[in-house]
Amino acid sequence: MSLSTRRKSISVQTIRRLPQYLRIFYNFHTYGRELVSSTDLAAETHLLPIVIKKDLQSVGAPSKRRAGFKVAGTIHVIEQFLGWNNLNKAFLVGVGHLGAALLGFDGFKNHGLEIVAAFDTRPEKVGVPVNGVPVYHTAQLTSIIEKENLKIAVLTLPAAAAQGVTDTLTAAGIKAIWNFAPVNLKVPSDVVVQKEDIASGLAELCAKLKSR
Amino acid sequence: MSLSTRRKSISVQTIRRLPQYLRIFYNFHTYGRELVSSTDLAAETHLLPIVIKKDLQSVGAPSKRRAGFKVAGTIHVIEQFLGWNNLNKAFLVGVGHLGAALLGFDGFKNHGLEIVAAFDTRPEKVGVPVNGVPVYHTAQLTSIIEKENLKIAVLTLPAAAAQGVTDTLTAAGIKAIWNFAPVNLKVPSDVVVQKEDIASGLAELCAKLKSR
DNA sequence: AAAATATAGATAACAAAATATCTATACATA
DNA sequence: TATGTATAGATATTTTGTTATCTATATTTT
Repeated sequence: MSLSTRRKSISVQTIRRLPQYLRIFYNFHTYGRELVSSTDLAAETHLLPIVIKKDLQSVGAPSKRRAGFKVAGTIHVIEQFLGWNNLNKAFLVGVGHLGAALLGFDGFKNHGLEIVAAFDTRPEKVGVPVNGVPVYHTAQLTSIIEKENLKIAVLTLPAAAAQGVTDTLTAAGIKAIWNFAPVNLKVPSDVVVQKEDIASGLAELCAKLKSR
Repeated sequence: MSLSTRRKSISVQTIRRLPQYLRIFYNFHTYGRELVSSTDLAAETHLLPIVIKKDLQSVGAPSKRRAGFKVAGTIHVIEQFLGWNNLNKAFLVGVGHLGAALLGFDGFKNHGLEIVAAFDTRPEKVGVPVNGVPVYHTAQLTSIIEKENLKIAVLTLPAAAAQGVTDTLTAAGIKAIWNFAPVNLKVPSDVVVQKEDIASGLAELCAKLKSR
């Protein structure tokens, strides 16, 4: 066993459930609850108590036997695990419908993300701030990334433009891309890409619906 | 073995990958390609050829040995499987940033979804069509659902309002809800709910980023 | 015509994730 | 004080999903 305690790696599914737990714990916290059991959480989530228990144990949530998980402490370990207790400066490329919607969402600040700039190629978009975020021309990407030392990119642009912009981004040293364009981006191996595909969710819904 | 051939059930993960395959097959189709191998598809997707092969086999995609999967036939079986070859009339509740973004997206017609109405409680939203879709007051939900015989709801409203609206929807006979509000809706067991949580993807990104 | 090759098809092995079961303990109740 | 109970903690089992391997067969190459 090495110095940094070797914990069993946490599953993707667990990670994806963490924000949900966090939301519920915030809620309980505002009501002054100090302990919440996996049974209570199950009632709020449609998840089985045992799934919740294992998830929380895997991130090292503090607990009390027979009583439940400690609210404040669990919030802390989840935020810590996700890195949501300090802000990362991010920017968005593509101020279309979805881009504007994401810019309009203030909740990212609770999720470790601070969108400080946006980019678009369309003249009518450039120079018009959205929800207080300045919109620059895409030609300025490299210079502003460097000036502001930005590390995370949110891509909400048309599929056809995505790879080109991505190449610019990686050349500028971007290390994380949250990609909403329906393309599989090719990036150097040290760049993290998280792809969102809204059609996947719809496919799931349709499949469930058909099997009824 | 029953009359309706009992096929092995298709995994959720496979279902979520189907739209991606579909997109690529459409592409090849427009270029006139008749056969695509799993190796070719792997180059486009970052998935392993064997994953693709199994996915396509599981939906019964037609193929030719040594050559690949038949483009037209595979498109057909995937569309068939997802029910995306005929349109379901849907509506959206909550014309905020995200709701407007979804209304602005015309691609749903290729995904079996036709959004024919939207609802909001805010007077300044009601009566102003978005991308050609009429916006009604939420009070009219039940009557319009019945009049238009709507079956699928898209919820893009604040968490606090979601359960109330859902109760109205289920009472009106809605059978499928695509939920973008960060709440776990309580619904009768015959109602299908597909929950989208944008924070899950962000959590995944942050976790990957931290482990670098 | 024969040999090499790329692929679907089938099956097997492996890994990840979900679920079940059992134990120990703090607390509540009688 | 003794007994019952709800829960975390630990471990085992089952299910689901991924990856590997082997076979058969069309196609291409020699």
